[in-house]
Amino acid sequence: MPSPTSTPDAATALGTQGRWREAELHVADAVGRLMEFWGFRRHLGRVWTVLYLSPAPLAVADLADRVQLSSSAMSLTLSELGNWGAVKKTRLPGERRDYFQAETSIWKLVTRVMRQRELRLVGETAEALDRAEALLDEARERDELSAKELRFVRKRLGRLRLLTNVGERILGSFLSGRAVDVDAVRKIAEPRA
Amino acid sequence: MPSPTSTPDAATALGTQGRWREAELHVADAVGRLMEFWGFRRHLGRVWTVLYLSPAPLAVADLADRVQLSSSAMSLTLSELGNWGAVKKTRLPGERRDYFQAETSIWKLVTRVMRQRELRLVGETAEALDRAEALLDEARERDELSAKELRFVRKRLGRLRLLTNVGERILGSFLSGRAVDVDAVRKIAEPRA
DNA sequence: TCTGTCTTTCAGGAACTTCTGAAAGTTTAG
DNA sequence: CTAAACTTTCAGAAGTTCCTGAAAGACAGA
Repeated sequence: MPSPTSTPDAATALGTQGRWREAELHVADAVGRLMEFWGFRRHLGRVWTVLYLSPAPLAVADLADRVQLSSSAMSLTLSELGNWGAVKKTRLPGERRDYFQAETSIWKLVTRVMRQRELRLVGETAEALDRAEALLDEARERDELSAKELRFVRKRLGRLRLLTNVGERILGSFLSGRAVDVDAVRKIAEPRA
Repeated sequence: MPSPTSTPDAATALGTQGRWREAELHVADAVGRLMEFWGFRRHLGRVWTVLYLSPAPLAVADLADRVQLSSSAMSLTLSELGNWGAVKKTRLPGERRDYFQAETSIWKLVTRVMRQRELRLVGETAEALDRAEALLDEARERDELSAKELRFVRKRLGRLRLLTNVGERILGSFLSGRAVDVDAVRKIAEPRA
């Protein structure tokens, strides 16, 4: 590590704009963790947050400086954010470089992800369960399972299948703005013995 | 790779019990992907599923064989599942080894995770936002931001903060079995310009 | 208490994800 | 059409997560 005098400390290294910039980064990190938890790369949340908190659109270099990312990583991150509709590119007239600003309707963002990703995921699980159910019939013919086992497995598979329906219903209600009936969910997810 | 005759193909390698066992694994994989998506290791979902589909409790070695994991990995996976209350250990009398069976109330499992993990996460985000708000006041005194910027940032921070409230409310409603009022959520997540 | 069986812990290593820096590609003003 | 300013792509590097095999630990029966 270089000498202290030539090495600015962490706070300073993150920009000379003082403590607010630092605090902003903390917020960005918090949102980043949230996004990471939701299955996105942390930087997506960080970058979006910095834009969301910025009164004016920001240039790529500016962003890269604030979140400490190389411009190549920025490019990737921004295009991914763009694909989700989370940021918009704004080109100022007579300017060569791109400016970005955040989509501010979080509802739009959330529902888009749900439609495009969660629904598909649940659907795929449902398909796998249906395929298994079909194979179960085959297994029956081959006598791989006893009649008793067969009944048991069929019941359990059925329950899992029901749960995928619940998942689809929750997502559907949410997306269409209808209230989610939690009690119905519970009844299915917590069956009588 | 050994000679073809000595190398059973993939299907056979996964157990000699035929196609049903294979199909079961597909289901386990599907659930595993779901769990992975929800922030758990894939194997947690796979192992739980195999147990859920088994009429009788299974021994560790048995499980390890079915999901193709070393016994050390199995140990880790099972204890993690145990921590979440997703599997129960059953010791048969006069038997030395452990048997496991799945918790079948998925409602219990889901709500436990929400209480223990999601709520905390949202809470931490809220804290970060509160800290930032406090620092914003400092920044004001130091004239790091103009009055206009200050107002803007404060508004945006406020919106994010409101969202954490919404998150907590959704989780709370869900956990207590009350219906989730999606429209209220939308109003906050999709503010008028 | 001793022994064999099963389980857990741990250190090393494999596989995967994600970042960086350099080079190639684009775009616009002149 | 050319050149400068940015942006994107790509291959390699770094970091991280996760798994394995070996060794230590725990337990039940003799």
